[in-house]
Amino acid sequence: MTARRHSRQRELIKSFLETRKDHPTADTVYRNVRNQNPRISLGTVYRNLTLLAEEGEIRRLNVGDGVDRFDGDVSPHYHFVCQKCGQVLDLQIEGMEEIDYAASENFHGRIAGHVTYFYGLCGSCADQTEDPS
Amino acid sequence: MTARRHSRQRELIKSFLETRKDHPTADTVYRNVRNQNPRISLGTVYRNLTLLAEEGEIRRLNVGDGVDRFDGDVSPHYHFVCQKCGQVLDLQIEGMEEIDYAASENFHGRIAGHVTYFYGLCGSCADQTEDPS
DNA sequence: ATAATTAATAATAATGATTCCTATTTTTAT
DNA sequence: ATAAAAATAGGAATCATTATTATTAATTAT
Repeated sequence: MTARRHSRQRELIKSFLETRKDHPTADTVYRNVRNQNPRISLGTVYRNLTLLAEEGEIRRLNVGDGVDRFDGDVSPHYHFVCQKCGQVLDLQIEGMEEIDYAASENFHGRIAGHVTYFYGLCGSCADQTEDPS
Repeated sequence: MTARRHSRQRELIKSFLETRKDHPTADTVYRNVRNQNPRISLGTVYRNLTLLAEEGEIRRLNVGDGVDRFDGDVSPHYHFVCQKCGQVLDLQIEGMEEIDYAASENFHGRIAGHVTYFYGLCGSCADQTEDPS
């Protein structure tokens, strides 16, 4: 029971996310997906994003700005948030598995994983801000 | 100009936070601080928590559950969120400075820092869940 | 000390993201 | 094709947080 059914809307949402590398918010997904289906509702977008994230088909990101973002790329990687322009970029980092072990050292309990995002200035914002000495 | 003035309410909020190690939400701060000052308003609590966090006197935490938490301890440390009981615990980890360098390796731009929290089962929840084999 | 400033507050309205509700529409199994 | 129930559309509701504004209180000048 509780079998999951196919839906046009969910497929549309998922394939839209796969075309984007910029981690859009639910509202951005909604506004874009309406080009293909003008009658889709915002609630449907939220429900399906949550469903897809729960099933591990997409990732939900929270970079602390009060809005959830979604990532169609579920391969292991990290994120960077530009403090100036606000864009969210992908980041590959080596050897991050170890930090769960490092955290376990002084901790009684079971550490299942971690959430990390980096912040600073992205390439173009850093160039603009460059100290002209 | 724009000199900051002293206020009873801000002092009350800050000293309350210093007594707590459990990273309370704004609403929890509000409900507790009302014992000392029943006329304090929720807006005042929010405004002062934001102000104190901006000045670095307290820390604002976001563990992805849609509510901001506040920490009176501004010394460098990390946080752990129990997936079962929801409590937020402090965590000391060695050698975490390196991860900003590791992240910079494959990144064009300036990395200023990172935000990390760990999740899993806290000590007592892990004990309860223990496999009784 | 007293009066003049103006930051801070209290109380409440407003906002914005997200979730909930329900009658209707789609999927899927028979 | 029909029935059962998952999913949707549209809109109302929720909840954390921010904004507004008249009033109060902390600081500064007199």
